[in-house]
Amino acid sequence: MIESTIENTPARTDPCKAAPPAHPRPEGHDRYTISEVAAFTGLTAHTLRWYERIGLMPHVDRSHTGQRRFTNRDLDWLAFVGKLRLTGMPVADMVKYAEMVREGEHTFEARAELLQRTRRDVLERITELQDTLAVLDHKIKFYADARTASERP
Amino acid sequence: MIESTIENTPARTDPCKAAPPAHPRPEGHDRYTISEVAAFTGLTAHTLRWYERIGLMPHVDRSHTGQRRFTNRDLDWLAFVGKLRLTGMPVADMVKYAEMVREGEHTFEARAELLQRTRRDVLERITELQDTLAVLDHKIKFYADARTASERP
DNA sequence: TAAAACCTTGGAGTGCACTCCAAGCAAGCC
DNA sequence: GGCTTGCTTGGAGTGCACTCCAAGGTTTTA
Repeated sequence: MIESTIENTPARTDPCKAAPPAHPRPEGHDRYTISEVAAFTGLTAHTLRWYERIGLMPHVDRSHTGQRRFTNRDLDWLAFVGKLRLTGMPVADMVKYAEMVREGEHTFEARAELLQRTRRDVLERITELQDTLAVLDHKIKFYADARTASERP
Repeated sequence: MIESTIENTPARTDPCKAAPPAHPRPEGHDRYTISEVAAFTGLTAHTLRWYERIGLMPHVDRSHTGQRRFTNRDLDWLAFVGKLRLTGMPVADMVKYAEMVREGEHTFEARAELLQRTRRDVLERITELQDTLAVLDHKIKFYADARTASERP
């Protein structure tokens, strides 16, 4: 087990899919201000502070005057949280996951279960969306046909 | 154009995907009470009244004493609204669509545009979810590997 | 016919996920 | 040094999509 308490995130070796709005992480020296992180993640500074307040962040480092200094590890975590957010997972569940991460390796099984449940939800949602796509296509075709009919009466 | 102001909905010829929790529409004589509709659609009676108040329903019929009597056409419309809801479309946009439907055929083009925009959103969301699925699978595999390693030290 | 279950309304309340505010320090620039 | 911009906090406010309430009329069941 080479992993620390905070998990490794895939090291982002697969950027083949279009990058989200604002994620060009600079090769900075690992201490980002809150507004930099806001720019990288697309979240607002407000939301980042709120995430920390509710326990969704793993203890963010501070400068000697008390300002937040986020690390690349924090950005990885936020990227993962962003993925979970896309699944529609409630924030409360993400907090539960974050707590389990803080608690250490004995929560591996529970974490895996949570992710497997989430995985099922995602598959279900994809199916629903594909169904919806079929309905939309049907309706769109109806409107297209209506237009053709009125053009060539 | 054989369509009335309210569009036809596909007649549901493709129930191959698992039916949602409670949609077994009975061969009733086309006048359902609000609680029957609630049972068929999975929405609450509260929500159905609210939908009507905000203009998301095409004028629901009433009994001689003023109680709502929904038709099969209403159920079709609600099924379509349910699909739109799955896409994450805001209720305000659905109301806009409903208004266009009420306004008649001259809104065909605008309706088609709205649906095409929605279609693009759905495709995008499906892609996002598939991305997310990859991340989840990676994490789940990590936990599975961790378990195997501890079983066979 | 009487009780139980269901329906009506406008308006108020809920839960979620942010989003903003005020007052006061902190940091970068001329 | 002084100015502007940025960061800090707890707590209050916002927007969305419902969700519920009270008081009363209606329909069904026994």
